[in-house]
Amino acid sequence: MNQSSKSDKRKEKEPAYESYDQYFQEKKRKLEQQNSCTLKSNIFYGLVFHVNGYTNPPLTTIRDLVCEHGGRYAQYLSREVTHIVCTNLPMAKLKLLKQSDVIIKPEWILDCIKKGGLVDEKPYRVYEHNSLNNQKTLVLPTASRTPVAHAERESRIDASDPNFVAQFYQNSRLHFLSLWKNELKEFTAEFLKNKKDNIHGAYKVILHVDMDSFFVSVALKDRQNLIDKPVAVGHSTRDGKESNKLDSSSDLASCNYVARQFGVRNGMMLQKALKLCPGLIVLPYEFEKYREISRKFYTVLFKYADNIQAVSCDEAFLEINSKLNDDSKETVYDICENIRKDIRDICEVNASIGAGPNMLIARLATKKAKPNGQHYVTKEEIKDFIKDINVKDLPSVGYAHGSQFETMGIETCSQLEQLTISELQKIFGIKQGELFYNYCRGIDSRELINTHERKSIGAEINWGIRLNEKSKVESFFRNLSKEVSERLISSSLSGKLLTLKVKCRKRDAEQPRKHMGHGWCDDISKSHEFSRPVFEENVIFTQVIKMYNGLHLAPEDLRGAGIHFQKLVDIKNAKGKNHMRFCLDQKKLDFSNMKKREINNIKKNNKNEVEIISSSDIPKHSPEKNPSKQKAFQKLSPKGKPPFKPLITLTQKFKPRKLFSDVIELSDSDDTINLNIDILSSQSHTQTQNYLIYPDLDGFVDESEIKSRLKQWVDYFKDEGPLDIDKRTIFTYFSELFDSKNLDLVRKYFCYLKRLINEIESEKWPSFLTELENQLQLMSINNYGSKLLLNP
DNA sequence: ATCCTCCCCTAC
DNA sequence: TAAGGTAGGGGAGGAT
Repeated sequence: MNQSSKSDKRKEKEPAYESYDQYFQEKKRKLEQQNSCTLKSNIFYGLVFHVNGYTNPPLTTIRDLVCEHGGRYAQYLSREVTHIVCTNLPMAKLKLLKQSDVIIKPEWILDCIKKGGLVDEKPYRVYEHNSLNNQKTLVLPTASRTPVAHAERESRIDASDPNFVAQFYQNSRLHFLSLWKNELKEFTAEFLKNKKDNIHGAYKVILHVDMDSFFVSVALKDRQNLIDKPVAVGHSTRDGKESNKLDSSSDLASCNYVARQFGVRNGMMLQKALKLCPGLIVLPYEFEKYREISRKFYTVLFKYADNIQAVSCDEAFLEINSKLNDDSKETVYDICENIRKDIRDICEVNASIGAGPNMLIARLATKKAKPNGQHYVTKEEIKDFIKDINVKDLPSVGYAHGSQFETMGIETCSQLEQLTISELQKIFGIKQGELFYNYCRGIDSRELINTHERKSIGAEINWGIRLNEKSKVESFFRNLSKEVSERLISSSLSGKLLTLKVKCRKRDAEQPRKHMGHGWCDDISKSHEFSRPVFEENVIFTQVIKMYNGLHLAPEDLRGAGIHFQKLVDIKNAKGKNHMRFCLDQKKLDFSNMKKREINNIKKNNKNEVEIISSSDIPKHSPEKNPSKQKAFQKLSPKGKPPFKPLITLTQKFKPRKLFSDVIELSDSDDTINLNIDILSSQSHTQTQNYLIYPDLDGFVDESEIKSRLKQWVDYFKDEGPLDIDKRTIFTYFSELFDSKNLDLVRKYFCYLKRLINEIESEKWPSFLTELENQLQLMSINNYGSKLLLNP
């Protein structure tokens, strides 16, 4: 797939497109054909209605009315439905609706027709959305009939909503592309590991296999009637029948070769594509299918590959040396034919193959092979082949380097060849310069990379961010921190180096061309190295907020953010300089294959539970109370000091702690806990739940807030003493403070806690205080070689 | 010299 | 409406 912002820049002539009148006539004709109804007006254009239950007038009348006035009727409650018509909707069904669904009474349709245009929906609504808690509340019959401005009508979730992150990723093609790439790298690594093997052969030919306009091809599998029409895939569709959204800023992920003849390109905005090609049909994404076919594609490739490098869901490099008796065109084309036939049979999608003595040539040959073809460039042909290649088609020449070449007046590889290596290095840097020097001569020494070791992991969202208050920005960062934490856990990783990326609206940036896009921004990034590998949501969030606040940006200027980790460590081996051990003998939580929607469903059903087993070797008492264990530790510890007892366990992090009663219930089962999916979903950490009685301190910076939470906690448990789980939370909190060298606060909060505990005069609390003090002193000795002055 | 931080660039 | 992600390579310039 080609994300060509390049092509956006090119000037293309604009064919005259249909006027609205022409379009209206055409649509009228089509509609009359389809529904055998006369089009009387177009007031419901773009709206899709679904009728639920008994209505007055009945369903058939509503259907006809809607169609006669330019709308569409959907028999099922599908994705494209914009309006649900009913007089009464049962709660069960209500829960299945998406936030944006409008539920109205049939009278609205009648009144619209009577008035000859859309009238305000609000008085006709059956339910009112409440974006805060995602619940719908019944509109009382006495609801006021004050008209509301059209724009105000839709209250959407914003980026501070706990569902925003999941919803965004669910719809992001780029996210899926990245996700699958990773999966497929793992998939190929696995395949090669199990392969007993004869990679070697006398002849070396590399194949570059690429499925033709993948997303569209998948869409057309079941729509053969559209195969010779211009077709693209993107959001903003009406099931392919009416893609006439002339002002849509949605991106087309993929377009077929018919559409390309009109000048339509991958990555182009729909509005521009429609100008070039008014008849363009836009079909919706089908992410599940892509993933499935991608898997099949790779299984076919495995059949032929001696070696394989995954490039993306529709593209890979192959080495087929052992299948070659010579490197003649006949031999290579034979194999290519077979591979392409297999792909066609199994995936029902056409593939093209480029072949050559190295990766560069194979890749460039694919361009010649497409669509649905193959092209092999032999060693002998390289020189001739490369000379007319456009430099912009070379790998690692994108927008920036391309423009650079353009200003230099360089178009083809033979022109590029005139430059010396040092000239190139002066312009592009040492490595890039050398690379281009070689590429324009057809030289490429890269070998297939098929090992898969991650060097970084992260999450980033640069769309839909319009937040006008500090608290909303913080919620967004909490949700993003949670996402990153989940990703770390699901790949069993923790990381030491955190990087925060922020997009900030430029001072005089215009309204972005893309709806809810980031527009023209300054990119800022800050990194922080933790003293130990980290994976916990709260720790990430706290640090992120600290760094973000240091930037002093106005909330309304935030346009996007990313949180990334480098210096990754297996979560089981996560070991800090304090010898804090994270005994996480956990089952791998793998959500990478589970779509967010599935998670939400599980959450709703409340039936499925994922089990996490925390290690049984976590010492439950401080080392002093357990001499035998202490000895064992002394043997292992280089300095002869006992390591700290583990402060962080999954038990602590993931216990459902929504309500106080939950805490009591669960505090007994310490070794094996049931992790309700709910905990991983967004609701669990709402900051405003003041009914929580547990010391949730992470993420709060305000001193009085921390103190009041501590007081609340101590007060609540003053008779029965602190729960183990809460003790650990406090230990963690203090060690985080300590790690961030906030010794003043450590001292302050410790003293405050001490005072609280002295005040309540309970027998159960002082031992906790001693434990905490011991912890802190041990950490201090380990870090600074001396004790901490805790008592003023 | 070599490392680190903050960028930018590229690919799909 | 719309969903502009993400991992990795690399460079400039300052700190060590």
